[in-house]
Amino acid sequence: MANHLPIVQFEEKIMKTVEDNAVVVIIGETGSGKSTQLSQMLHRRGYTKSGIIAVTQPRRVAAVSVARRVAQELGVTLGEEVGYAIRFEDRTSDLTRIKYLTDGVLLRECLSNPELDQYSVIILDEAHERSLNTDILLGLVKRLVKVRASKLKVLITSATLDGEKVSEFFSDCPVLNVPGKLYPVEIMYSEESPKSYIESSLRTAMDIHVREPEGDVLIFMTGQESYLAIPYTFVVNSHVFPMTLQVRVFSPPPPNCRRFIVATNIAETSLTVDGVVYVIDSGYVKQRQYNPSTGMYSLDIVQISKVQANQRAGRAGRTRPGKCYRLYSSEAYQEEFLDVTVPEIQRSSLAGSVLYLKSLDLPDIDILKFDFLDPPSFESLEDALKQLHLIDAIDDTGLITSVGKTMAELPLEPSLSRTLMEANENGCLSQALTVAAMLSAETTLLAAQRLCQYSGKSNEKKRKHPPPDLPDGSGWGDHIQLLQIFEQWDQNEFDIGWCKNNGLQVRGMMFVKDVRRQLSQLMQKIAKGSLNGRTNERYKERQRGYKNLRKALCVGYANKLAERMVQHNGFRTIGFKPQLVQVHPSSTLKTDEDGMFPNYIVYHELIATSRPFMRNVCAVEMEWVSPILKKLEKLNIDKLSGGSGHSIREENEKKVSSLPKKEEAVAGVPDDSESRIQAARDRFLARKGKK
DNA sequence: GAGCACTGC
Repeated sequence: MANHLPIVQFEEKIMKTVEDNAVVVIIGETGSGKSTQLSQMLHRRGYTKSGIIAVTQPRRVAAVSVARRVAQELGVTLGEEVGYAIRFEDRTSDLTRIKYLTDGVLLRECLSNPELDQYSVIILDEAHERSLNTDILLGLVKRLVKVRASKLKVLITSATLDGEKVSEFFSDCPVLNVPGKLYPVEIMYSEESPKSYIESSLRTAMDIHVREPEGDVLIFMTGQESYLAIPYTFVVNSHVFPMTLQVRVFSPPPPNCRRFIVATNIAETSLTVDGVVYVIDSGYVKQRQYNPSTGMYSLDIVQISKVQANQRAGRAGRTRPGKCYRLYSSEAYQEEFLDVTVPEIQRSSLAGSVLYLKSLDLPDIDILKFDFLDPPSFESLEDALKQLHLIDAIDDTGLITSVGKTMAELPLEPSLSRTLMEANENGCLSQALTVAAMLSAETTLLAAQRLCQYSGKSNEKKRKHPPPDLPDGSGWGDHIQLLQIFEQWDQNEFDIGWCKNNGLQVRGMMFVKDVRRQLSQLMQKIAKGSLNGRTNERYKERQRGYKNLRKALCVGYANKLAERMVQHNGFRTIGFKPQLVQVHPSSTLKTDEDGMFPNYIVYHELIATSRPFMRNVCAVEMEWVSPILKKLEKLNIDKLSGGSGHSIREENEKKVSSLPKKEEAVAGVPDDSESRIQAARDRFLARKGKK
């Protein structure tokens, strides 16, 4: 059955270690079998008698496919003893003893059951990927181990370098290594960094094609521009695929044909292509990062980490020995590359996560003292608190409000959940639900349309942004347009053909429907009006509805407000270090007869691409903005963070005169969080001093 | 007047 998997030989040792320790870190490389076997071993040893074994995965597909596999190996029906739970789909039952789930679902479960006491074992799989959710779970689980004493076992599985660090986080818990089942991969470095990565990877690909025996070539690049730049048929007897053409990539190649697959980091984790023997690694990745002082995201091309480089190389050794051509020098790898990828928690806006943690209402957890494996910057936490206060989720002392409590239960970013709450008061909840659902899927909605634009660019006139038959938001902006699009789809009885005709991705629109249904269910018990999403027939009624909706959006997006500059159409952001930003050209927001945009707008996102842009904007009125400006004037960040500035200084002084208080160690997990928090504070204070 | 990598509740 699964006896060929390397991990099976380590069963005795792993089980003994788990028996003796509350937390164990297991380092297992690709192909070790950890995802499918650990749960079964624990099941055999009786750990499912006192509770369920939970195994988290960062991705939905992984949760489903691993669960299916385990059910098969145990010879049981999926959904009975072995099941899975992902968003929109819970295939578990009263019989379920082994449950695979996404890390996001487990986090949501904490809301109704903070101690997760239905579980006897929690396995956080793929922890090295350091997804935002896994990082939060790591902190929560560390606490749970203390609270639930010896009744809970925790396994953290990780690949490659950072196992020691996770062990340190869990007070030097044991680390077990399980070998993977990879074939050796020979690493070749370039002598120097190339001037053009596209050109250099082409040349390398050519060399491989001419000199090396059969085997497909996987090329890691940063984005779409490289797909377009690489000519499709640059050598005979070969095929070049962008990874997006999944159907062709996954069907077997024609005989005597070498495939060249150009991919982004999607091929690092999510997709595996059989037959790859050669990897070409540009050494770069496109990464989204958040700047808490400006509230702006940027998409930057950055050097990958050593972990990522090794992950990429590993893709060459899955079926037989392979080769990896790195388009950078070994010195660069050794000296410039970071050991591990900067975790998501240090690259994202934390408003949602902070609200979530506050809503758990754990007696011993203060958000600024929360024990993260890698703490986010103080600035980032303060930014989150400020934003949450502006949208009434926390009061001026940082305590969660009743509005905030309800917001946290919605699977939405805080601006949108606040909009729903306000819309419920305004009598436009149904419309707000639609907008929130549309924005949740926004990036996947218009993709088809954009591709159309690309391909038609050379020979026909460029198409105007909204194709003629899509609504235009009545001039109020993109939120209203998204609402109108969904309403039209509804009027067309959710016809798939209608989506296609209007350049909307069917899968994206189906996702919107799912999200909307889920949100409606969650809001049902507090909803004050009908949620059926139908359009009001009468023009006047519709306009009044839009006004109420815009008003609700203004309350929800009080943390994302911009003011137009006098005499031109640039905007200044409010509430952050002021930035000059533009309405994104794809926006449907209309100008007045003088060509001017409204004086105030809210935006869904600030993103710096070629220039700083506001994406998805909505016009709001001055009278709605005034109270927000007043609130901003009164904002006191020290008070919000529980008087952090003062109290931290005081606590620091106290510590000089008395020994640090050690909490009692339970279940072999002594507490080292104080020193880690101390270090974060020191960094914070040092920065403050410099200013 | 531009076009964005990948996930997830």
